[in-house]
Amino acid sequence: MVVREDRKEQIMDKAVGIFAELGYYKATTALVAKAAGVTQPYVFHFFKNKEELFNAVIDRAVSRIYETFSQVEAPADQLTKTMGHAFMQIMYAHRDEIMLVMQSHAISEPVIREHVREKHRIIHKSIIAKFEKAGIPNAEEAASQFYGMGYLITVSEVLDLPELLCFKDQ
Amino acid sequence: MVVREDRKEQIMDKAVGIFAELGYYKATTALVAKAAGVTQPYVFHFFKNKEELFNAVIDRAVSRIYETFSQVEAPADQLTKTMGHAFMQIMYAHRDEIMLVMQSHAISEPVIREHVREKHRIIHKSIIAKFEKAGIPNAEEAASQFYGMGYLITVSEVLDLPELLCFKDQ
DNA sequence: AATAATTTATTTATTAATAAATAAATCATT
DNA sequence: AATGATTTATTTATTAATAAATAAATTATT
Repeated sequence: MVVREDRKEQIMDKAVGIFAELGYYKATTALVAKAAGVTQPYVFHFFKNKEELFNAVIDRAVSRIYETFSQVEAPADQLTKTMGHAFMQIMYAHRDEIMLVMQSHAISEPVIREHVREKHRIIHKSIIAKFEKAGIPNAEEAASQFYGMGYLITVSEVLDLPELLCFKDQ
Repeated sequence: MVVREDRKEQIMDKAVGIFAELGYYKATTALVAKAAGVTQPYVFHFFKNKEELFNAVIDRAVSRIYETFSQVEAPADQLTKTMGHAFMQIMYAHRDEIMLVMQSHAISEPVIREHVREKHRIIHKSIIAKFEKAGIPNAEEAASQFYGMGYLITVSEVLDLPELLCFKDQ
């Protein structure tokens, strides 16, 4: 028998993939449970409800994104590019988490929306701070542009439309 | 009963708002029907299923976006800005349609995803063409950036996070 | 013009499926 | 035996979709 906390992690691990692939509404707790190797009602032993499971998964993903961005260090003229690399790095290592976070705004459940809102606010704020601290001319504008590109990358992935992405560099 | 009125249009008119507000899955056909002043099963008289209703609504929205962009005319150094204005113009006049199209990628239904994919491809292609024709230096890159900003505006609206948007101009 | 025939518009009633959530029971471990 | 881990069985709720029925309008016929 596995320890309680391990099971919880296990469920969340599988939930990321299911939520990312099917979206919040099409991802059933039964599917998550099956993937995690437990029964559907057992999921509710760890999470009050489906919303709470989703929010927990979002928390982990956002933490990773936040941490990764925090660790980036580069001179002003290289920062945007380096941040971009950091983003792509998470994209490769934890694609599902990125997909999840970047599409989470489309979930109309009030509890989730409020949660997601706060997370986006925090990430965006931290990017601006980073850009400002590095002395980038129009830090806020650069941050917005960076964020916008993140969304474009996500949509390009989701819809399998690589043409959406056309960079000079890389 | 009301004679010869275009019930189909009426249903679509109301569906836009409901889909935009609640998202595809939380928007029930019963809600759409109620808003349109008809019974729920009657919706299926005009649309084979919920997916087809959604795709029909998307078609209308995309057509409007496409048309609006087509009509934009401006010198190269003003084009991006003018296109941005055109986007905001639709945003004010048909907010729901923009919200719908820009969040439609988050719907995992294969039939819808394929439909949405095609529409995004067309819009994106038309923007590149426009930028290229105007002689903008890096047309593709500018188009991508323009598109990314569109997503950012949408997320900013949906999550009620105006801080996400920080432009120099306007 | 009046009436019968037919079509179009729309509703009521119902079904079948799905999914989240709860409660009770069982199994395992110390 | 007691406690924790996990399952089985069940409920409640929701929703898309179908089928059958009715009302209203239009067209054809006398």
